[in-house]
Amino acid sequence: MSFNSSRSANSGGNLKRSNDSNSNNINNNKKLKKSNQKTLGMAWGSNSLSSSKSSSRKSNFTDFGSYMVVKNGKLHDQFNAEATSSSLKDSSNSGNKPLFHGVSIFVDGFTVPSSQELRSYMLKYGGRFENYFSRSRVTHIICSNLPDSKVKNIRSFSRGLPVVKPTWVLDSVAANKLLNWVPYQLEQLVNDVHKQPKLSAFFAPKTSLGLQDAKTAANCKLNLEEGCSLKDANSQESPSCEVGESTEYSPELKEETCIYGQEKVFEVTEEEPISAEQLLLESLMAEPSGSNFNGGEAFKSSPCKSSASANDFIGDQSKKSPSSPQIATSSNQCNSTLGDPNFVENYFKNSRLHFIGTWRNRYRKRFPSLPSGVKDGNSAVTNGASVIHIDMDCFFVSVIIRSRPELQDKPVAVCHSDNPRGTAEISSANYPARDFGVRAGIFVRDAKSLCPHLVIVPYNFEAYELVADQFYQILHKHCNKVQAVSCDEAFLDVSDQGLEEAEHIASVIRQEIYEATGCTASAGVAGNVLMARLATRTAKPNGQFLIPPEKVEGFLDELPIKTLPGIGHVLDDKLKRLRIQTCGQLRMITKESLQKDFGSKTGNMLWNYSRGIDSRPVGVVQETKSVGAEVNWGVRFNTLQDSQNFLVKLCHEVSLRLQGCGVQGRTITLKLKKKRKDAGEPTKYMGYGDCENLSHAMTIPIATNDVDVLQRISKQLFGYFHLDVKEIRGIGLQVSRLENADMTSQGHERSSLRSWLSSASGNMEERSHPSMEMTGEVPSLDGQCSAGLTKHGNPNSDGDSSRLPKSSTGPSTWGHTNQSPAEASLSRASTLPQICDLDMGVIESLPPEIFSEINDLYGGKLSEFLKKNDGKDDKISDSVISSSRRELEGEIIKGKAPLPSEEIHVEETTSKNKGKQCRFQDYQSASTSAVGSLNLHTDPLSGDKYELMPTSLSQVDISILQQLPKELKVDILESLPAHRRSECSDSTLEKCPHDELKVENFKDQLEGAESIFGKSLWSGCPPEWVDKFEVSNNMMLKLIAEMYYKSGSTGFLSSILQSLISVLPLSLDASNDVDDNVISSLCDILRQYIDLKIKSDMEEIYICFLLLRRFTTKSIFFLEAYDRVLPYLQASFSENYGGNLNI
DNA sequence: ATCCTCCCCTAC
DNA sequence: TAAGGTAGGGGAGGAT
Ligand SMILES: Nc1ccn([C@H]2C[C@H](O)[C@@H](COP(=O)(O)OP(=O)(O)OP(=O)(O)O)O2)c(=O)n1
Ligand SMILES: [Mg+2]
Ligand SMILES: [Mg+2]
Repeated sequence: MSFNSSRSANSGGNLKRSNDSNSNNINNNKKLKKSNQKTLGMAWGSNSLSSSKSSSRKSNFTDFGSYMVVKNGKLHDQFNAEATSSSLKDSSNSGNKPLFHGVSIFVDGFTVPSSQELRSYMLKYGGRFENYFSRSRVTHIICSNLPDSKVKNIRSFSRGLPVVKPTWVLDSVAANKLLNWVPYQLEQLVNDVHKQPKLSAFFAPKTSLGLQDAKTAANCKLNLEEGCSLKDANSQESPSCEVGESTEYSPELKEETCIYGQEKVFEVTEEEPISAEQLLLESLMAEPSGSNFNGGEAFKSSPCKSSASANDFIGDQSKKSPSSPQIATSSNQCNSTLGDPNFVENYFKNSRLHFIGTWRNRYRKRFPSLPSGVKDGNSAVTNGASVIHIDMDCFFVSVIIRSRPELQDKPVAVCHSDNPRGTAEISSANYPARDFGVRAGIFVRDAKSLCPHLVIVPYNFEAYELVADQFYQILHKHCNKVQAVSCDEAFLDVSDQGLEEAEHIASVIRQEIYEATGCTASAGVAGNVLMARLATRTAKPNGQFLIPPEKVEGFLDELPIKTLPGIGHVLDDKLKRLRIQTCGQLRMITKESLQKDFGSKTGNMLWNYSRGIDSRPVGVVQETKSVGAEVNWGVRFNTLQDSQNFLVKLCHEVSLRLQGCGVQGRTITLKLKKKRKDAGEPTKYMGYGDCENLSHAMTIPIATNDVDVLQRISKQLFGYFHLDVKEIRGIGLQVSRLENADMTSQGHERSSLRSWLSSASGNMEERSHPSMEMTGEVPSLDGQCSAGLTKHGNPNSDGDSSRLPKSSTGPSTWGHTNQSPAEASLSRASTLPQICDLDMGVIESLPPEIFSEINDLYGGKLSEFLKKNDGKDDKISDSVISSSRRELEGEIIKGKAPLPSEEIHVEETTSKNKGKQCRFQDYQSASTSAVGSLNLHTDPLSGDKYELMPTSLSQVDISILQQLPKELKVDILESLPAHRRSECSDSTLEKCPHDELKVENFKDQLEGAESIFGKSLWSGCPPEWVDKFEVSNNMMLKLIAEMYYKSGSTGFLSSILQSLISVLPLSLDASNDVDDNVISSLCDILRQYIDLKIKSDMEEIYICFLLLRRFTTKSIFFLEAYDRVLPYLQASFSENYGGNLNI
């Protein structure tokens, strides 16, 4: 089984698909009016992946989205069955694998042939067809020529995935073999890729290696032996290599000719029919190895075309660097965040630490975790385990100078600068240079002074990437338990082999690495990870070393403790102060003493390591725990706006990385480097110098990867540091408490269909005592009105539940939902979706038994409906949008939602027929039923007139409209009759003074009766309640009103409560006279605030309630109000997000 | 005890 | 000029 198919397996039971033409018009909002519901769905779906428009990313959190999730999830098994049977039957190509095995296409926009046809081809020949783009599932994006306006969108979400023309599929079918897709790439995008550096260049999945490489590599057969000089190797270079290794350092050649030249020179294939590149390619693309790479020709004219991925890194760099000097000059801060609008991109592009720091994520994608399915790490501890540690020698230098044999014996270092007075850092030094004391991390000026003849060579990140790939290709070939440490270093568990055999393996591997890459590696062999690593140190350079168990003690006796992994300069210094320099001396200290001095774990580690004991198993690939991005170089701000702009860029970067990892997180941490008072200009150019490191974290109730949420939170966090932006020398943003995005982002909606279809067992997760640090006041930096909130609901069934909180149950399946009718009657959120809301394409493609099940739920109306609409697909798009407008119009104008009797009827039918309802989740109070019944779901289902509603809009209430991209909103509203437009635009587009979207508060229709003040206590500026509180007789209310102004009149309740913190202790006495009316008043504003914010700013509510909870311990007044309103919040949360909210 | 945040330390 | 990132482990100290 190829890597690719393993990867497919990873995505488990949630492969997305459905049946037909719904893949039109990705993200093309302008087409909304003409598009059918599925098209709209695509627009929304793709919005979430688009990084180009910040305003367009809310919209995927709707009923519609969850509907799609369910749709896909439920259909997945059926698709598998269908695809398997038909592909087995029809696959006639020679191999045993179906033609499109491992290929998973996503069709974007209009294509010839239609996406429907493409789908059937894929299905027929063993491929997959994804209706919704997912980076983890889609291998190829199919797309015809696009208008320029769309190219940008495509690029932003394809991010390195091949974007190819539909003819690739056709031709492959015609040829009865999977053709190389490269010649079918979309030209617009290929060119575009090189013009537009990517922010996350390092994260781009490396789905494409230059085919040219593979091809020419195969032609360039050389045999390099360890003694054979590189010069010889070069001289043997096959003429068929268009560009040789020697061009590597010639900038004018390197730029446009062949940046992969070096890879070919060292390719040794011997009798191996497949080169490393080919293997890699196959692993990535599931190209049959028999495929003849007929795309090679396409490259000759345009060698750089293939680099639609990690290759961009260098491609961009080589193109950009010549032009960089012109930018410089004027200010001495021209290289800071002040001088360059694209600072972040450019910085990361050139940062070695960014490269090695992000390498792991790229590796994960290229070598999906196939091994270590068996994680028996215990063998490593007890009986004769064998561990190999292998590490490339002076990696960065080695890769560069392999093509420059004249430098082999000279001292060489990799560095951005050759300036003998410069503060650029040495990245890697070769062994001759190390003899002079040159080390990684020292300034180039120091290196030069240590070694005046030091040769400085530049980075070639792309080459590092390729060599690392070759390196790991070889490792995986020899061992299935490979633990990647870094791009040049790994552990192999060969415990089944014995140490001597391990030595042999190590030497074979090293030889192969040298032959394949022209770079040497060293290896250590021992009984555990620790000793193997230490052995490598001894082995270097270009050697290997065995430490058998009986030699461990002797080896460690004199070993400086600094050598032990985990002991850096700080621990080393501390131990030195205890007169401990060697492992032998360390062994004299008792474990208890070490633990007392250094902590329990660290002490234990020291004690064990000094004895050569290490029980860590090899090859455990643990899930990502955090994702972040930071910049601590060139960070200089003059104004608050400078800093906020930069923060926004970081948020984008982090959001992209989260998406790249397929995760979302709940804890957002902002880190700042603040220049110390007494610190002068840093020694290092544009460095941070002597800084205080500060951080603030906030945990939100719902995991997110949404850039707008990140922005809002990070801006809040930013305000917690009360500092002058001029003092900032570094910023970092990190997201932790990660959850799998497949669950969180897709199970976010409160779709009735979702909860109805799935067993709703998922979202019962306990959210354990989230907390946040509240220091200072919430600043009013946050002037934006982003409605962004990643909603959260039931984790839908998904093969990978590894991130599921323990308390949530497994995936649900059809026929296993259970809910009592009583529960169901409480919940409008569990209503059956109306027939018009269903995607008929999907319904039609359902397996018969499932179809009939649904049909039963609808009392047989589904089949009737299908009959009626048979062959009317063409008309759908127009009617859909108009009816959706009508519906929106209705909701907006009426502002209330009388429950259509038909819907109730359906619900009753449902209960009777099947007893199958969504599980009603955690409604905890009587108010729930009122809240629950407020789901604005109006369209009457009158007689046989089934309107074809766009799924996304029919179930949408007004807040969803708010979440639409503004263009879309305008689009919809414009299409309304003029008089209505003005009416509803009031509640949807107009902003209130606080720059928050004003929400029409429909719920008050039912809640208002108990309100003293009536509705919209929060309307106006100041909000109405402020005045009322001010003139009230109650001290507490007056105080709160006062806090409104003290907090800056921002209108954020959290700000008000924060201000209240500082004075509350003083007011405790005043709150002794607990007046029920007073509490009611507070409850009113709280409830209305919940209504106002629940959809747009759950975090804000969450923060407020955290604060309120604090007050409850100090004030009966707040305790009472909190207890009264909390159930309301929980019900409201439940309704909106389908889960529990624990404060 | 166990969790949290806010650090620091380490490795590449 | 120069590109001091990234992620995990862990400890101190506080809240529950
Ligand atoms: N402070 C550092 C450490 C490492 N690296 C980069 C350059 C190295 O080449 C690569 C691999 O790190 P190693 O620790 O393996 O160092 P080398 O491979 O350069 O040398 P060695 O032969 O000791 O492994 O990571 C870097 O840029 N800066
Ligand atoms: Mg190395
Ligand atoms: Mg290394």
